[in-house]
Amino acid sequence: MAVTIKDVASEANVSIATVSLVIHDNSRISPATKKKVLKVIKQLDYHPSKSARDLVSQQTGNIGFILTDDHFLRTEPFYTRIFLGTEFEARDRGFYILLTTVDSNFGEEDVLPRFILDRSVDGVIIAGKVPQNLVDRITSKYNFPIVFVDYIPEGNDHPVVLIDNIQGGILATNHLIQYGHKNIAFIGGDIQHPSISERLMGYTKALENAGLKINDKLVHTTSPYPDRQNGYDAVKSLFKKNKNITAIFACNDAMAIGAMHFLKDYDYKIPDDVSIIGFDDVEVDLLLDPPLTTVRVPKIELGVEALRLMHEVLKNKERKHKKVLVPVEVIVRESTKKI
Amino acid sequence: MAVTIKDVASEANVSIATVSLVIHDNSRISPATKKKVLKVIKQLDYHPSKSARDLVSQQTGNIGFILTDDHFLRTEPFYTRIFLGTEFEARDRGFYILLTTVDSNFGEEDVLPRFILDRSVDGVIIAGKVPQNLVDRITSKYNFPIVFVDYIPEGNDHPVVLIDNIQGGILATNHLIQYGHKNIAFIGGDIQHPSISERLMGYTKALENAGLKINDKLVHTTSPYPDRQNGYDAVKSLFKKNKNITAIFACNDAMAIGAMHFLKDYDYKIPDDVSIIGFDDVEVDLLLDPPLTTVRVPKIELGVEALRLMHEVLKNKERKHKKVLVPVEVIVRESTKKI
DNA sequence: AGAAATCAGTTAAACGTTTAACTGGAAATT
DNA sequence: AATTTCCAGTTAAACGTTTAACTGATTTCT
Repeated sequence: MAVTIKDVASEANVSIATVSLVIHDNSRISPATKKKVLKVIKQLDYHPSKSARDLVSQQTGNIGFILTDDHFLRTEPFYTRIFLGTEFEARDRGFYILLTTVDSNFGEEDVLPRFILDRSVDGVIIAGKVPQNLVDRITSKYNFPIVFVDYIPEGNDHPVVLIDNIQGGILATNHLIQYGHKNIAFIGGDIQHPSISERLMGYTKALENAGLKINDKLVHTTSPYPDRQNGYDAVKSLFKKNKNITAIFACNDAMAIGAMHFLKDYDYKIPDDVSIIGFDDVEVDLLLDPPLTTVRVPKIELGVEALRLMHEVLKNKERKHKKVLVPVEVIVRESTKKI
Repeated sequence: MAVTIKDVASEANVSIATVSLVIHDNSRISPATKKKVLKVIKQLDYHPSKSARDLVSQQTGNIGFILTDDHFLRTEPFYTRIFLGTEFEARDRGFYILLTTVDSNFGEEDVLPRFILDRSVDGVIIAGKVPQNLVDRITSKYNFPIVFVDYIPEGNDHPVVLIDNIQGGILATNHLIQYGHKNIAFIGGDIQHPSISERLMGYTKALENAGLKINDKLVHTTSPYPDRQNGYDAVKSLFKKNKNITAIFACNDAMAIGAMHFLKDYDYKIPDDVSIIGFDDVEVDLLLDPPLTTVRVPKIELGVEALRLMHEVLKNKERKHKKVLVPVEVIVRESTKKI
């Protein structure tokens, strides 16, 4: 059916080994032969069979990409962009990505992703927070290379790609401080999540650096999850206790958007009465009024970096605990204003 | 390294053929032998090598899933849900899905998805509208089975899974008619898109059935793309010419949300002054006020159905042009009201 | 000039399965 | 009793690559 290496070999009057060597650009082949073979390859539109290659090389050329279903289906295309970054880079490097979601409360009775049981991947990339149980089960029974993106599990010794959250928290808070704000609130959800708590750390650090004191009444971190509804509720509860808040740093854009809804409902003007800055830059609500000042996270790049790391691990067989921090930047739009 | 069929065979004192037959539940094997082999398989935690299988069976067990990048990254998780449906069903049936995006203006010079060139898929599922050029190039040079979801390309003779858009258009319009509306506007973008034009057909048909006459001034279909911004603009232009519109049927939720923004900006009350119904049920803007009445599209099911169709085609080798229409239903929330 | 090294390939084994064709013995048929 | 059929497996080829080991011809070295 499909064109095989044999077809190429006989058409070019060489052995199949020669064809293989040409494909791998081996120096043992003379320029003339190489040219001849290449021409036949093109002419017959030959593409090597992946399964045959996989079989002999004892690799699959596949990388598993795991995330929870609610991360994948999130309104804001955050993890989908990370995935896409991974996919892009995978194309360039000749890998295929097998994407699968797991239940966000993956338990003992749940079965591991099939590509792990099957061993039909060479390694797995895990994006975002996943149940510890999942991580433990993968690491205890299998010794695939693993790369984490945007999450570090407990007791981790695998390579990770992370957002520079502390720096982001500092930048966001500094932006508000530079705009003259003093009563700056922080809202966050799922505070155990390293990313969120780091953003809070950045907030604290920036205030300290500026000589402002930290007021617990301005910090709301009890929401279980950082989504719009909780953003709404968090600000509501904060404004009950505090009348003089002039700026809000939301741990992500979703909460910021929720916060904006609250402010509108209660007739606070943005940014005249209250400035607000988010985190992530989900670029989602084009009609959001006013456009949200935020900390941009290079999502595609996170995914790209993850695949690069994986490729490195796969090539070198070294399994050192490398940590890549991708930088962020403040994108000033119209939701923040000088006081 | 990994356990192979040979290990199982020698451990169980049978030939590798016997092990293979046991795995495939062949009747030639006695219950006793079968039991013995199964036990060893379990004990050694043997999983057959996918590449070896693929090589000999001349199949890959992979299905390609193609969509444009802007569809994949759409704010509303529409196509991501379709993908997930496909993934779910693929798990049950032992396939892997290779997801890839293509540029939304895929041209002559762009290169086809690698899994097609490589032939590392058994078939491809194409979701949503894609450039005709892509379809033509795949079909002219390769004869993979193809299944389309939520789109029919020109001159199609492949199986398709579609939303019952006409019926949906009728249901949506009937809902408004039953609520006493007579001046019902329709807004749509990319009207060449079969899904959109079918929804418009449903609109027309429902009005006809109800004995209402169709007013061209109430129909806005010139937007290039059905997104929020165009929804906003479409209603704006419609309201300039028409003061007596009491209800709007938007061709999708994105346009409906844009329309709602316009109505709010211009102080029309929803649903008191204007009722509005969308299409898709993207379940995205939980804070949308009021909650949007819409036509629910079972997105997961679309994906599931696509994989089923693909599996059928792959098994039977028949390539008949089957058409699956998945039904939709009106979800009444608070954006529509009796007049 | 003879030996050694280099060049430009070729040969053949190996990767881990599936499956058509075969086999030797037991059971059924004539 | 001789022949055929059935049973419960086994043997071996095949799938399409990669690559270590080999080869025969030329070039380089001593």
